Amino acid sequence: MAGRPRASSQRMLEEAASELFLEQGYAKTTIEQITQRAGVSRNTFFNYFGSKSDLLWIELDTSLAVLSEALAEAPEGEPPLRAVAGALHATAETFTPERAPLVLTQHEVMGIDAELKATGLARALAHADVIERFLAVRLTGPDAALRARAIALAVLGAAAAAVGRWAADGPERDPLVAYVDRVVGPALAGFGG
Amino acid sequence: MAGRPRASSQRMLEEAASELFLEQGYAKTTIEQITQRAGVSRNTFFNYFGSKSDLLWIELDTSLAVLSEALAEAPEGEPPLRAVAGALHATAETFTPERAPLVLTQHEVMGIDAELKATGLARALAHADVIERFLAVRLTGPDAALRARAIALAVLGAAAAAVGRWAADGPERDPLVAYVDRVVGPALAGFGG
DNA sequence: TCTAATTGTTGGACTGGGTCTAGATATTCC
DNA sequence: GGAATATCTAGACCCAGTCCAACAATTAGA
Repeated sequence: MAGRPRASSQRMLEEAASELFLEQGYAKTTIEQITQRAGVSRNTFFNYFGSKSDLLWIELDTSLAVLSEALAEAPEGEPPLRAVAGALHATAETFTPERAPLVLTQHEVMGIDAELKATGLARALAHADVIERFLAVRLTGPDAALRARAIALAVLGAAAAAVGRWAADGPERDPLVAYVDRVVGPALAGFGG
Repeated sequence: MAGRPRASSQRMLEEAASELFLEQGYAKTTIEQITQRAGVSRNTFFNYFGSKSDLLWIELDTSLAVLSEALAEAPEGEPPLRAVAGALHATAETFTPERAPLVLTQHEVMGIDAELKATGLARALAHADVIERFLAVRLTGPDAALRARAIALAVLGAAAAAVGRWAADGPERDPLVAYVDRVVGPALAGFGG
């Protein structure tokens, strides 16, 4: 393995960005400010992140990995909807207050608007795609494709509501799993077994 | 009412944009090209639209109005979830192939990527907010707030899946209502009556 | 040890979305 | 004929994101 070693770790950029977001909000923070504080050039930022909004949703990438893995490990015999519920449960367990997207725990400080919600939705859609692909394989029947996508988006919407509520409830809340379990079951129930 | 009359109707900008999107795709079309074809200056564009992606989702605004009105007209005695299902049914009825967002009927031509889907979902979130507000008033019980949001997002996810499937199925498909009804019921069923 | 391939970093130029301000133009009301 | 009002335009500006060419630091191999 040859090549120049990475001088500025991704972490330094993340931390510089977190500080600035909390100090002055997301919108007013420029990439140039972030890279200056991290001590690198502006272009280096794009070696580590594809866009500014990536910084808000980093933890969702690991969440997506957990979800994928949990679904992949679902035994063949398990009812598909039960597998989805279990996978979401497992995913929610990884969301501790420290390891949650900054934007969720600090959204009142950072000034989150509609455009920012859209960037979060794009990430959430990736989760839905994973669930949909899982279901597309395991569901049968005429409407399988429509049902797979509908179930995936519906259950993800319910989970998103749980996450949002959890974030809004502040530090004294129950763990996220409690919120998620309360809504994922009902969202799936109507789609039968 | 005084003032200079609007020389370039919103329609002309929409039509110029539609043509260009179909000719060369959404991403490669600049606002400057749109305004040139419409015969106005670039700045005028922002008198009519807040952003380029607004052009893709214009019809969703009327859809939102239909949904709001349908919910507002729901009789007091009607079970809330049934009212939501009915309102979504009524909303879906207004989506004819001619009066559907361009991006849905022509998405294969225009090159729609994940980020663009997210802008659509952001608009859809406004629909979810309407449903949530309706349910927040009519639902009771300890978890009413969480349940209202979960139901709203879940049913909207299901409806979005229906719309997406409808768009993908091309001109020979059934009317949108058939798709929506097939998934909205199951999405709501688990949340009880 | 010298060289080549590899990888990371940088600076600079560039595109395009979006904001802002000042001024020009067209209309209605008085 | 003004005012008052609303639209349109021109220009400058900020910033996210892309691209490219040069440069720096490392390792593998001759």
